[in-house]
Amino acid sequence: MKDIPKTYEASQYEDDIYELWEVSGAFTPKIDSKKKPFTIAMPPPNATGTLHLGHASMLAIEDIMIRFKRMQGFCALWIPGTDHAAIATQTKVEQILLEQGITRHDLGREEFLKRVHEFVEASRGTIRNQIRRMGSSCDWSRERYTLDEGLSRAVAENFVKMYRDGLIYRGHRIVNWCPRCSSTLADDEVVYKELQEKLYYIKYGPLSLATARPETKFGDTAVAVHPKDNRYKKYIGKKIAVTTVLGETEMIVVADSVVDPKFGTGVIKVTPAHDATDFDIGKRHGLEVRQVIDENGRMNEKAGKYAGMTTREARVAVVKDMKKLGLLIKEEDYTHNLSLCYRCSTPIEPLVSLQWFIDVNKPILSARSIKLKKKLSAHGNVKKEKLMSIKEKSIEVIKNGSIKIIPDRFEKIYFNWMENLRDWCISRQIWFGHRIPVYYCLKCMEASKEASEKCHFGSENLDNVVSREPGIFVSADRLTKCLNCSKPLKQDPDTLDTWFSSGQWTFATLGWPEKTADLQYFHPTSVLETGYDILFFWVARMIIMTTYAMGEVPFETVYLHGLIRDKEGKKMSKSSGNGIDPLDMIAKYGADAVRLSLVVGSTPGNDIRLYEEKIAGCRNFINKIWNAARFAMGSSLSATPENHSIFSQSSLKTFVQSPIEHIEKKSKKYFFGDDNVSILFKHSTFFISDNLSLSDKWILTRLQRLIEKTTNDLEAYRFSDAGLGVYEFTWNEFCDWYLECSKVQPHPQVLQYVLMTILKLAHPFVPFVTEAIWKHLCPSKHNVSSNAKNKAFTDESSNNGKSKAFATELSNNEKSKMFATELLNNGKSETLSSSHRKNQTFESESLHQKECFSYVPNLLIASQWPQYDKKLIFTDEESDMQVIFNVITGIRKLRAESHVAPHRKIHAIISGHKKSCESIESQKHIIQRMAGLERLDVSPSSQKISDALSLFVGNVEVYLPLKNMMDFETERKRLQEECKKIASYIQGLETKLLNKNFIQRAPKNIVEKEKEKLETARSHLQKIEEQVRSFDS
RNA sequence: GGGCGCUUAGCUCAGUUGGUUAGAGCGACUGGUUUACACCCAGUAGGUCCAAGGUUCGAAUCCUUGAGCGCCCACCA
Repeated sequence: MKDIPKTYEASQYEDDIYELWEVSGAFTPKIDSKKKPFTIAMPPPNATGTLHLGHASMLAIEDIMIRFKRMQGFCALWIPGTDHAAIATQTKVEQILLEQGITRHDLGREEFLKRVHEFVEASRGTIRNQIRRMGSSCDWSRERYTLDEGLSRAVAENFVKMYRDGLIYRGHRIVNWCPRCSSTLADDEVVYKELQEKLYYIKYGPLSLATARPETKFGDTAVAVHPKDNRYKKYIGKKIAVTTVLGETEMIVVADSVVDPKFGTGVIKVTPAHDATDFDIGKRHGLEVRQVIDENGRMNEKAGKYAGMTTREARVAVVKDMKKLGLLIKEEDYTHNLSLCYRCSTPIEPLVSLQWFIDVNKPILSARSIKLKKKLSAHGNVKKEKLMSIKEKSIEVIKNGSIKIIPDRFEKIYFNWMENLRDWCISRQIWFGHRIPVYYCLKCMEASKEASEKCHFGSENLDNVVSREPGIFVSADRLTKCLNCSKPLKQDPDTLDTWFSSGQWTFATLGWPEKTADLQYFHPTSVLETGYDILFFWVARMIIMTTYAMGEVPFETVYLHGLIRDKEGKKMSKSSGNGIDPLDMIAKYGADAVRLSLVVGSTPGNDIRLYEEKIAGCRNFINKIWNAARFAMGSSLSATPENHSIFSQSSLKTFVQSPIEHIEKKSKKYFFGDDNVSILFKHSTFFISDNLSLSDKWILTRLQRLIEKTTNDLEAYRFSDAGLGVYEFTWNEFCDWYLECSKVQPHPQVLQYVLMTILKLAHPFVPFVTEAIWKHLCPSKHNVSSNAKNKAFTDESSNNGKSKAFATELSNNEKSKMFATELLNNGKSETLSSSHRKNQTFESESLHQKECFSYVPNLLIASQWPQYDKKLIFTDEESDMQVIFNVITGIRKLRAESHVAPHRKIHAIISGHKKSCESIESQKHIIQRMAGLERLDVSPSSQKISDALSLFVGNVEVYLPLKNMMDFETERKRLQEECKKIASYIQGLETKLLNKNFIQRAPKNIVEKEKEKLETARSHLQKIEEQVRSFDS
């Protein structure tokens, strides 16, 4: 046992333990109708991404929840996956191509997509392995990818469904156009940047107006003023003659209340084709939409001689020409927000184009209301249910509590966003993604235009094909020929917004549109855990898509974590060089330390600051547990270690008694956990009947309280509190006090029980180290791992470090070889790795068939969460022990203050109430050892010892006769200081208690408490004063 | 312009529904290495809880106002 290394080297255990978990089948829950499901759909990282701290924090928190629920006996499922991240990925590949001087258009759609897919395949393994390294206990057998076959099917089906319900339409709208990406962007994909620019005051016939974009004036089709602006009332509805750089023209003046009379001259030019506000004005007044900028951000032929220039160039030219013609009145500096593409920071060009939209305001019959209606009509009770739009529905599910957002302040933010939501543009002009399942027959479309006859397709719904407009077919199945004229069809070239597909993540990953057992059992998911920065991007879209498609909520609780910042509170980024790479940290401190550092000190919705010292601190804690366990396992607790070492064969035998097997067979409940300890506790009064010392009862009581607190905290999503609680208990109570006590007064069974319970409580937070220790405590016979790996685990306790190191090296080598091959081949030929992976899947699947947990070989991951046990609460002993600790601390303090050499053994005399003296007497050896006493006399009768240091703890008096080495003056001063402090404290209490209002209005128990406080303080004071007087005599 | 969050020890943060002589970790200082652990142990110092009002017997905690910092939404032609 002594061969267990002194420090826990995380890197030597983590990979092997992870593999053991994975192969054991513990990650893969089997549907069990007797158990409650607990499901989390992992927010899918980008398939081409690498792990950053945001992911790390998400994985840590979700894994805590999953492990906790799994141990509690839930059927806990955590579905991992990756996102194709359409624009991000396409941009990345385009950049790589650009380095070779190729554009996507050079390659053509098909070839380009091939390259993208190759790129994704090659890099997808990276993020997968990084997720593993965090210790994430997710079910890899159910892993999904937003672009895999099943999800693509779901996306297409849902599109068709929405189109059939009239929610999806095609129309000309003004959109945010990124000239570089050549694509539309959703409103929230636009970012704003403050910029210094010029505001130009220009002449517009009889009027003058201010504009920042003079180059768009060729697209002007009106001038607008505020309807109540008296200055311009006479022009409203009239046409005015305007001189422009391209000659004379006429312009109508309209009145619209969006115009701010205070800004500029109170007159604006209306350019419906190139400004969202103007587009709306144009719509209200039936203005012409005249496009003058093309999709590449250049002026088109309508701009006359400026055609072909970029908008920037045109602006300069136009201003110059206006000056010449005397049309420019003045220029003003001003700052405004320029809209930019959130991906490439290119300025956005608002353009009008033909796009697909989701109507968010159209009332629909949701699946649920349809079901409800059927039910009601069956009862002859047809009541018209209010039809809700998807927007209203999405608001309702939060309002009625079907979904709870933590912290709840985000609910308000959500409402605000949802209420202002405009129709959602879902088409993107990029190639990578889910292609829109719409097929056009150009001939029929053309024909219908010419004939302008009523479309004979009507709204006929063919088998899985919907057609509402001539020549347009919407279908989830690939169509090639027109159903009307049999001419070849052309599929819409656009793809869908990536959030359209990720909005379906919770149910599509479980098999929708098939009615799979998984879908029925695991959906709605329990918790969605993600960063608050994607509340709108993703969370809101999931609510929209799921309430619509499924008629149920996607999740019951949304837990939002904060963003990770550096010590100064700055955002971490590659450019500012303040980023911490979680993988570096894992290599240096271990995954457990990284996980813990991300959880401790974090509260939902608030950003947390992370820095290396914090991670190091967490690593120290992990090492502390390791050593506590090492002590418990290996220390010779008495002269004959074999008898007392709690994990020696003999004691284990007595500990693990035969009833266990019996219980296991008899009660199915226990198949989940293999842990003998809690079973024993449930079914015997083992400890209680045994001789428990005061410290045993104390630690057992404290432990019960910890179990209760940790469970409550975890259930209330207070992860930081839960983690800190375990941290503090382990370090400050178990290690600092109980382990020290057990050096004097060993009780192996209690020690083991407490240690094992700590391991369980800590496991969700620091799974690796706890599992590694558990392996030592409950060595397994049915290890499913390969021999080499097995060796790495079991040998370390039995032999010297060398053989262990060798074994680990072996397994690491084996693995690194495989990963190296994978990396070298860059995913092209993945014979080795994929066959390896397949074997694993096969193994775990075969385990999955059986009662998976009965196969889990004594793994902590599958053990049962500790139960709070009232029988193990000893209130009196808890406070008695506390007095003893106070005595020890007090003596230590006196020694330190009086500079008593640490080695010097001293004498102490304790007196006080009979009961206290009894318990002190019983713990005499502990006090002696921990306070460094040579001799300790305890007597109930109070005795004055004048030439001694004194200490008063509750009703206990402690004297340290140090005649020859104490400085009476110093001691007198110390005591007098103490008196002053207490006196002022007493005074405070007295005024409080003399206050009639307090006595009358405060609750009785509070008043009682205050009275008690006063009493003890008074007796304290009295005793100290006596002691001071004794110096004088 | 609208909204939200934060402000507690030198630093990073806890402080649940008002009742503690306001806590922890790191850092600092003093000492130690005692049959687990220097990734350790024992002890010390350090706070007008951002400010000003208010509610209350009682406020770090609730209300109002203000200041500083940070964030989100809308968007100015």
